[in-house]
Amino acid sequence: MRLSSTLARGLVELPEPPGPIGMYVCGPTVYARAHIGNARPYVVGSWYARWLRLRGYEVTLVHNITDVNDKIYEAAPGVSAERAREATEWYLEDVGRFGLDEVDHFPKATEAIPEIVRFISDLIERDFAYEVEDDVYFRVAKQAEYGRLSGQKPDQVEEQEPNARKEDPRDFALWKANKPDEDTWWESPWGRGRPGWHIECSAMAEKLLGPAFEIHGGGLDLVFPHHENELAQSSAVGHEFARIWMHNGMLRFTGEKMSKSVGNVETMKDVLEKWGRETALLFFLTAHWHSPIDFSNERMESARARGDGLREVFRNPSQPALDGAWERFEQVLDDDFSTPEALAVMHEWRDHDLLRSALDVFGLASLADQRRAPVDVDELARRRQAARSARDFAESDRLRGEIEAAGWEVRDEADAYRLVPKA
RNA sequence: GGCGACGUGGCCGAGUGGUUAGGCAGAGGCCUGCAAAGCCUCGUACAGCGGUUCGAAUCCGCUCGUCGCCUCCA
Repeated sequence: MRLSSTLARGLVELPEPPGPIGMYVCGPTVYARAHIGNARPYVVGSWYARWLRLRGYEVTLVHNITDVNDKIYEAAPGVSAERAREATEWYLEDVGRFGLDEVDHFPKATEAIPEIVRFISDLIERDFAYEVEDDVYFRVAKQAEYGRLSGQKPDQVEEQEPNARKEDPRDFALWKANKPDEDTWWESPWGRGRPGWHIECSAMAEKLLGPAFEIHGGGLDLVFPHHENELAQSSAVGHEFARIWMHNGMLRFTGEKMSKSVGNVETMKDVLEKWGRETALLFFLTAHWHSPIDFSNERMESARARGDGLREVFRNPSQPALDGAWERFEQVLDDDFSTPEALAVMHEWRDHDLLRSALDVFGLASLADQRRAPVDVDELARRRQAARSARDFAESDRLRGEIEAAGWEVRDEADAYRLVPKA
């Protein structure tokens, strides 16, 4: 099994099963309804965890929720905690609709404050952090390896907002003192405040996966500074941290990255309601996890057509697959988890059991389900069949129209008919 | 300016030196009362320019384009 890693800038071999494999996939900051782009790390991470489990690995999948952050204070002044709680519910509800259910822990930053405080204290003791006026900052200059994940050299990193309290403009906040307009805070050795953005991941990953784990996932836009800073913090306390960094490509819409700040957003909820979970999953399946993917009506239609095609296989008789069919499927997924290729392989199969098993890896086993037409539709079809036998084709076609209006399609067979739901 | 990802036919998307990948969409045909499904046929693409080679989408060099990050961002 191998996977391409941002850190290695190429493919990295996974250990032999059973592992264990710790996976930490960065989730969203919760302040509004998440958009469909936010779903990609969740979906890709869930699929990969599922695949690893199927291949005999012991996997622990962690997907964190950032529920304290500047964004939340801005979005819901005075009621940030309520908003965070509400948006967390939304997020869990939305991703739950994919029906993947592989995540073991959804840790929240606000529930890891003791671990975060301890982590920061450790950094201060080791001289990797310093306190200034109730803020605590990470000392980037002390971290010789800073930049090894993103390739950014410390001296090339543009200066952040001028902040006279920092020793070095590149230093980043581990703990921020409470400000008057911020309605949530925790007590700490440095006074009332709340954690900076990056430290929660270092602390929660350690808590749930230990000082070293296999895979850290998230969007490609998190490489710098978020993941670089996580790595800097964790290696400062002697942790190996993540061995493989699995950064998924961005989802683009109207030519650029889908993001709330740009406003080119389709919420996960809307997409799932409009297209359904199967089409949404197939949409992600058609692109390699590492590549950018464009969201468009055309692509969604194409994904839907693909789903129909796969569903059709189960309406026709099962035919035995060629020898080595499953091995080929395993091979393309074992090699950098190439879902587009896996999809291509699956399209060649006519063996129901095999295809259902493969689809199940991606939460798509439901494509194999056969729905039965309701009795009233079946009655229409029966009447149509009678009309056909009497060669009353005008009546026959009229009834077909009625059946279609009810969402079903009639297919004539030798001496029978079959009803198939219209997509 | 620095760092990074991506660039294959209408749309996706395999392919890591030489035989049509595959899918979706589209066109024609067989089948059908008409359809649907199924089957058959049709596409000669690889950002560009050089180079290496008998031969390159595939190796080397240069260039171009799109997107991302360097500020919150999956």
